[in-house]
Amino acid sequence: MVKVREENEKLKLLLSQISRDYQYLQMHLHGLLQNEEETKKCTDASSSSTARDFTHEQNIEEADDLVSLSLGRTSSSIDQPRKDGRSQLSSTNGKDDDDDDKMLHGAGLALELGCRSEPAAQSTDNSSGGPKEDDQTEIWPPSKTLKTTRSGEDEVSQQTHLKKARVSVRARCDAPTMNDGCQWRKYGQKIAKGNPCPRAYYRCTVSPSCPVRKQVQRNSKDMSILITTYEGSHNHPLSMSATAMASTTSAAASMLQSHSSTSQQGLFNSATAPISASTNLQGLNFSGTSTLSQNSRLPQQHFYFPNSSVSTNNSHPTITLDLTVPTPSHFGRFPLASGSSFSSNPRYPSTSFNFSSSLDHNNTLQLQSPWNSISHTASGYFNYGNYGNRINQVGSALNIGKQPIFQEHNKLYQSHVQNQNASPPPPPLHHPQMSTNSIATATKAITLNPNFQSALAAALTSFLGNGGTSSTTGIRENHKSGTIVESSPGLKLKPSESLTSNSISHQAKIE
DNA sequence: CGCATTTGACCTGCGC
DNA sequence: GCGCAGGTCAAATGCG
Repeated sequence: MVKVREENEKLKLLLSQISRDYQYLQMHLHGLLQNEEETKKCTDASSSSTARDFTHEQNIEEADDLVSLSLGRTSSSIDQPRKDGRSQLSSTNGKDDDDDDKMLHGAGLALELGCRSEPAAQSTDNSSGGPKEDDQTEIWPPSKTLKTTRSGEDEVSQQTHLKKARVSVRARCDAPTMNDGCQWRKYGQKIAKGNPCPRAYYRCTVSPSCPVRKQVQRNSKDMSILITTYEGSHNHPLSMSATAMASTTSAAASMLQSHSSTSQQGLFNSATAPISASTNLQGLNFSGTSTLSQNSRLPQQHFYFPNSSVSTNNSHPTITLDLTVPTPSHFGRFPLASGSSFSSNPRYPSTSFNFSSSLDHNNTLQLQSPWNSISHTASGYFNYGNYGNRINQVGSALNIGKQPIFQEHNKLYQSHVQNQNASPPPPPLHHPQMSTNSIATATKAITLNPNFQSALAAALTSFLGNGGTSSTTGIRENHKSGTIVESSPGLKLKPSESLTSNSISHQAKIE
């Protein structure tokens, strides 16, 4: 208990440090924006009204870009301003400069995971809002129409755009549908062109107003492959497994949204070349998608999805996550059938689609979904697991540790921890040339990288979210110093407090 | 009887 | 404007 308490304190220190870093960055951003506004005001005073409008237009564009980073469900901090009946995105009046500034300032706080467990986030008992208000707070589209339209038309427009962002998952599954932890009701079936297998349409039935849909279809060439396409974000609390799915798909969808917005502006440097339909980008690197970082002059953010591809056909930007392709171990992949089965719906005794937390061979935390790993070492990317930031879930409520594969992982982890305590972490096999110094430097860079902090926050939120349903979950982390920090159930964290993220799958890129 | 699924009809967007 | 394909609706049907 003493040891656990000490580790708990260390983790608390880490979190406080992260919070301080975040606050510092936020204040820095705020300061920059204030300076910018003062400059603008001076400029406005001496310039024509046309120039003033143009400047403000730019300002609003920045605000839109920030909002577009929102992951799925947003917090009340975003809903709140909308309760007065006006769209904060649509304001074009000069007097709303303050609002824009507030929004810019608060955008970081509003960037959260796809699901909240707080009752305030529910649409069913939302006295001030309603399904419509919830719906419009999903993935915010980057559409420029938001800047000039208001209220009702806004909602329709946003909904239309929301439906266009999709996340497709390919996985081998014998059952009619994968069990992703959510409850679905089939509402239609259609024979799609070019595929003899019918496409089934499902909608989420956890909440009557939930806009999430999914399509399930078998691969025409390989019937064992099930293609599940998710669309939208849940507006209700979800189970642990469903939260993981919602978070990851929302993250991917958000990246698609932000990608499209930035590429429109020519800021998505690696994607200024058009993304061809169904181009398989092994190790897809979403770079420069965060305009938050762009606006605040922070380093670009990179999102990594192994075995993923982006398709823009049918006006539906879709990110496809191929889980049928075996992945190198350093990607942190594990067999789909090896994880916990979240059979929340007895009607779907299907093959379990593992969105649980897990350990790969590097004992690296799998952020809930197989593709959502923060572990990657290829092409200059950094493996958090190998270089010191080791997040390990032990004894969670999911009974993960009961499985042989995890027991084996834990054994490996324990032995590895012992080795680490005795000596500095050895360089990974696939990076034999990396020296201890470079490891330390890279580790420092990672831990100082807000992306890592976001990923950590997302990981913690994923485990600690859902109103304490994961109270038995422990998170072990090997921080930059190489010491093991392990949280205990005694660590009290509210998902709504400071644990915010603009992506749960941020990938820091070490230049 | 209630709920989920099935399935044909209908709607909508897009390309020609 | 027309046809096609994707997507949705809702009455019919099935099941526990």
